[in-house]
Amino acid sequence: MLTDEQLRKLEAASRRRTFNAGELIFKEGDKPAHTFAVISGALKLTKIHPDGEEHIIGLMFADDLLCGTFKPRHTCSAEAATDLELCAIPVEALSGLLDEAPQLERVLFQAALSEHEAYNDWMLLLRGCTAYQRVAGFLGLLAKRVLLKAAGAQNDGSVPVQFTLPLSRAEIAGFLDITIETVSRQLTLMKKKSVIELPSSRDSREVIVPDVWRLGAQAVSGFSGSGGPAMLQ
Amino acid sequence: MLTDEQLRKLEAASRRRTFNAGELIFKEGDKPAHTFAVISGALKLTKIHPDGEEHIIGLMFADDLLCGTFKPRHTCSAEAATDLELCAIPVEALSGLLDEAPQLERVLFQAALSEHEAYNDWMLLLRGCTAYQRVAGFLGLLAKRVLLKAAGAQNDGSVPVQFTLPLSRAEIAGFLDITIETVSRQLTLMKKKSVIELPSSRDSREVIVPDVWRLGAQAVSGFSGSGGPAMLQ
DNA sequence: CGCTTTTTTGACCGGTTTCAACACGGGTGG
DNA sequence: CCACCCGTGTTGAAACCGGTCAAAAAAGCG
Repeated sequence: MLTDEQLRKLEAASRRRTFNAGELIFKEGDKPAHTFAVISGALKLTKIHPDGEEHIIGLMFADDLLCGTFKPRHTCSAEAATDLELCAIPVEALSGLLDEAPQLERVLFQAALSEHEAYNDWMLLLRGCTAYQRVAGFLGLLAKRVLLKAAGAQNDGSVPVQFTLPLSRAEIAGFLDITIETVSRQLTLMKKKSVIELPSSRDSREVIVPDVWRLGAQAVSGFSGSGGPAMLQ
Repeated sequence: MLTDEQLRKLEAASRRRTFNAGELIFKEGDKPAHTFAVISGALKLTKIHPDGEEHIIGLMFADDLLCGTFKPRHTCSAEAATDLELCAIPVEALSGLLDEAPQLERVLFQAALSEHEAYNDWMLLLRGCTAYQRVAGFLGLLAKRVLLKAAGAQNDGSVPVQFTLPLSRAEIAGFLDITIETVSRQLTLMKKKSVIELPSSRDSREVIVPDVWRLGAQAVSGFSGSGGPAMLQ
C-alpha cells in the first residue's frame, strides 16, 4: 500500500515511548497528538461516568492500534494498566502521508469503524449476561491472547495456560460493570469448580487455566470471540 | 459544500420508499446498497444476541441519517417499527460524489463516528441505572422529539405532550434490556406517580406526559440528553 | 514489625427475573 | 350475534442475583 520511501518516512517520525503502570497516556478531551501502536504491556481506555465512577471501556494489548488521527478530541482517557511500551506516530506525520496516499484514508476509516463495532459487540454481549459469565469471558479473553502469542507451542487449548492479570480487582470490576466483591466471589466460585486455579500465595493476579475450552464454555458463546472487546479508541 | 449541479445529481438519484410496520429494510450481513434518510415514522436497528434474543440497539426518527457508505456489510438489521417513509440514495451515487468532492468523505466519516459515540454513551448510561430510570429515559426521549417537532408551538416542556409509542412492550424491553413485565410495572408505577397518563382503554401505546421536565427528572441526568441513543448504523 | 491497601468472605437487603394466572380486544367461524 | 381463541398487556408471588455494609484475611511497604 505504501512505497518504501513512505514507510521510511513513517518510521523516521515514530518514537518509542515507555510508561509505568498507572501512568496517564492521554485524557478524555485532549486533542489527539499521536497514533499509538502497543508493543508490549496492557493499556486501558477509561471514561468517567456521570456518577463519578471510572468505567473501563476497552483494553489493548501488543499489536493493537490506537488511531487518534480522525477525531478532533479523544473521547476517552488512556492509562497504562501494566508497564507499557508504545510506538508513537505524530498525527502530522500520518496526515502528511494521507495527502500523498488518499486511498489510505478509507482503509484507516474502515479500521476505526470496525474497532467501534468490536466495542459495540462487547457491550451488547455484556447486556444481560451474569457476573459469572462476564468474569469467565474476561479470563477467556486473556487466555486466548496467551495462546495466540505462544502459537508455535502447538497448544490447542487443552493444555494448561498460565498468565498474570493485567488489572486489579477494582479495574476488572470497572471493565465488567460489577463490584469488586462480585469479581472476587465469581473467581473463587470458578476455583471451586476447578475451571481455574489461583496459586494465590504471593500474587492474587496469577491465574492458571487448565482447560481453555472448558473456560470458554462457561462464558456466553462468542464472548471471548472475534478478537475481544478492546481496541476502540 | 456541494455545488448545485452535484445536489441536483444526488436528488435525481434518490428515491422515496415506504414500508409497513414490521417490514424488513435490510438484514445484518447484507451489503449496503443505499444510504437512507428517514422522512417519517420510526425505524429500529436490531441485532440477534448469541442467546437468540433480539436486542434493539438503536432507533431512528425523522431527519435521522442511516449512512451505509463506509461499511462492507451491515452490522445490524433494520426494520420499520411503524409505517415508515424513507429517502434512499444508492451507494453508487454517493460514492461517485465522493470522488468529486473528497472532503465530503471525511465529513461523512466524522458523522458516522459520532453516531457510534452517541451509541456508546447510551450503552454506558444503561449500565447500572434502574429499570424505572430506563423507562423514564426512553419516554423522555420520545417526548423530547415531539417537543422539537412542534417547536413552533412554543412548548417549553411544562405543557402536556401526547404521543404514540412506536414500539410494543416487547420491543421496549429489548431496547432497554429488561423484561416486558418490568416495563409494564414501571409504566404503571409512573402512572401512579402521575408522571405520565395512560388513556389505556383502546390503545396501550398512547401516552400523555403532563410535564416533560418532571419526566426528565425521573431519569438519569443526560439520559435523554444529546440527541438520544439511536442513530448508529 | 506495624501500617496501609487489596482481596476475600459473610450476612442482609432490594430490584429484576421468572413462573403463572388473569384481563382485554380483535379476529374467526359457527 | 355470540362463543371461542389468540396475541398483547397487566398483575401477583416466589426465587435469585448482585449490591451494600461490615469485618476479617492477605499482601505490599515503610
